[in-house]
Amino acid sequence: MPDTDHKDRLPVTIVEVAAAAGVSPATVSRVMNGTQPVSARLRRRVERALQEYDYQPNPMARALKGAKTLAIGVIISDFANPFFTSVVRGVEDAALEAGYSVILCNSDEDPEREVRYLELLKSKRIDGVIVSPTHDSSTAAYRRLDGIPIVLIDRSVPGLDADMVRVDNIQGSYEAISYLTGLGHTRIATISGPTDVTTGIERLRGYHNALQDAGIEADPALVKVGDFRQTSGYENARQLLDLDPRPTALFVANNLMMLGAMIALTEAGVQIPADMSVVGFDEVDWAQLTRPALTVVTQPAFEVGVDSAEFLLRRIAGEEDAKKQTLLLNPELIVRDSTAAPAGG
Amino acid sequence: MPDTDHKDRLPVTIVEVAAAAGVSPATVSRVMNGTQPVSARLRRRVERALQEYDYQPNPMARALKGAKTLAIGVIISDFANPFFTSVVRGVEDAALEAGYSVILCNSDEDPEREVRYLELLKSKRIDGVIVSPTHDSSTAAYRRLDGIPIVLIDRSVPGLDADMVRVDNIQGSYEAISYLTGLGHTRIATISGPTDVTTGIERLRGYHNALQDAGIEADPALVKVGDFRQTSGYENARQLLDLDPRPTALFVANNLMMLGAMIALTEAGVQIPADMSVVGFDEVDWAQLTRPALTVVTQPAFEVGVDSAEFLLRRIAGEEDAKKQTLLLNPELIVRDSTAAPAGG
DNA sequence: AGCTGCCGTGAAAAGGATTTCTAGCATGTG
DNA sequence: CACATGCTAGAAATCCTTTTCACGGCAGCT
Repeated sequence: MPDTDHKDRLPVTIVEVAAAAGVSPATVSRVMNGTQPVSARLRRRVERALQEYDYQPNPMARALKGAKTLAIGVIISDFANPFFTSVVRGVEDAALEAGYSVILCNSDEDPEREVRYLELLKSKRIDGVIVSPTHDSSTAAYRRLDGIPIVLIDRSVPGLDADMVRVDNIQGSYEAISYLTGLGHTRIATISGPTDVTTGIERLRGYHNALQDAGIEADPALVKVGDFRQTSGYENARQLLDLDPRPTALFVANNLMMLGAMIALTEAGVQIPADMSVVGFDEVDWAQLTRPALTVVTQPAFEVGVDSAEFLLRRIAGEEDAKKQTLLLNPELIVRDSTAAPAGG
Repeated sequence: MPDTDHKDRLPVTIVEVAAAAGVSPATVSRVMNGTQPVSARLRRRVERALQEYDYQPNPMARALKGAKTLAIGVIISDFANPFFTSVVRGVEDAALEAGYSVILCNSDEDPEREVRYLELLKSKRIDGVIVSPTHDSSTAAYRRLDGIPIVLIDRSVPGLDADMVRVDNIQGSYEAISYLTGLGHTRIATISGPTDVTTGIERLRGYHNALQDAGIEADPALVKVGDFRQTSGYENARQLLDLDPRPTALFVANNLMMLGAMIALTEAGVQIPADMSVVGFDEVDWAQLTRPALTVVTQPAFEVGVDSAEFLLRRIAGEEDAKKQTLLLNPELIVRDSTAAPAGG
């Protein structure tokens, strides 16, 4: 019983296990992977040897033969954004369920880093990738992935034909603005996202569509273009507060800018919703902390993650040639207490 | 000029490149890696062939030979916690700087998932790992990593001798409580972390130490044991509010529980700091949003990340045998407006 | 001029698992 | 009873790169 052989730190190979069991490496491989039947007698011997040596196959050698690695990669564009946190949770849930592991990368809105991580994941031979593209992703890097299945989330990459899971942003902001016009607001300001990413464009379009449908003429002075970051929310909110007359309602196009805007409003002593109604896009964990609680459009972030993972796994499983699809999920307006009819209304 | 050969989707191998250049694979390898001198004439031929075929060496085959992968893994125990977000940012900064890529994994406080990801990272042949252990990490999984360098952050793993970067939690909570006693508080409540993780234990110890040094007898009724999650903060805060007499100050041992506690206090209409002073552990992004702004103990999260990455890279570079070290960073008390002398004081 | 030594190069082995090919044996069928 | 069929298991090929080994040629040294 060489149970104390654990001194030799050299990794055990399949050949040694085979030798110990008195069989060929092929037989060991077959026992482990069940690719071919092995007689009960030999199987027992092999299994004992496997256990005794605590054998772990070398994944490199395995991958070299082209086997699946049972891992998928996720590249997100903003690690600190709770929206993506939820998405990742969803991806992990679905992937782990299916026996896949998840490798995360953070591009931090940097196209160069995105490319780098695409290469890295490819080199790790992951079976598929879920990416939330940066504002300026290059299609070239994606093409380089050759056969590896891709699912895009949240944003599309112009010129790239790929599967996608995303939220109907137009619909989301349309509902938010419609709710405000329904309350009687006409001077509705917005802090929108950058106009070179689809989420920014669409949320702004929903704003315009809703105003138009309500018969309200859009006032360019009420539209501020932010960059989805906190400071941009803060600064744009301050500019909006300087307007005369002030807008009676504010729609902020993402969570981080919302935080900045709320700080600005709090500093300025604005009473919500008496002085101004406020609606955000994205749920935020501190939504219930503000006084009053924030009305927001929530994205089904977790579901986006789950769906994109399942989408990807299906592709990996074989439906590679099927036509590329887009899954469109609906956001939901959650009315809390930060919205009311305008004072003068 | 077969520039249009990009039809064949089969990956190009070094053999084909060698054939095209009219040399042996060995020569191609030598040109690429500069491991041995190659005559200018052949080098030119090889380089041309490399470019023409856009050859990318197969990383699996490379790794099989034992080369460095230039990637490090990071396993964090709570992906949604902004503290870890900052840590990861720091790690990425330092690693990318040094030419290393970062692979993220989220154990979500689940020891099983932690083990799984340790195995995964090992199988991907990463050059080193940074881990924030879960509350119940098994040392066995760490030993299985064999030679791969590890740096632990935030928490230690009992029984494992490894490098560590962490924050002086005792010191942090000691300062917070001392500040409160200095203001004249004597009935200081705390919502602490779980008593089976080092961060929880230490932050509670700092609380007790500070009370003792201030000559205040600890009241067990004022000590609530939470689990570092939001709901636990909420519920424990409500229980503390039911006490009669109420504590005049509250120290919450992490950011997520702080959010829960603040929601409870807000709901109960507690005036801060008039009715109760509040101090948190960890900076939170909404700290400036609360009215008044929160006094907190901040951890140098970004720095923890940078330091642990540099630590790890040094180990990877070769100082493997050096004695294991622990780097202890100091937290900082940031006094804002949520703390004041007690009403009756 | 002859011998040693170095340099550039190709052939071949190594690295570890999977898979195809092949052989042997036992069973089933005509 | 002979031949075909099926199953198990080993030998060997394969995946792709790196590295060692071996060899031929050229230059330098005595």
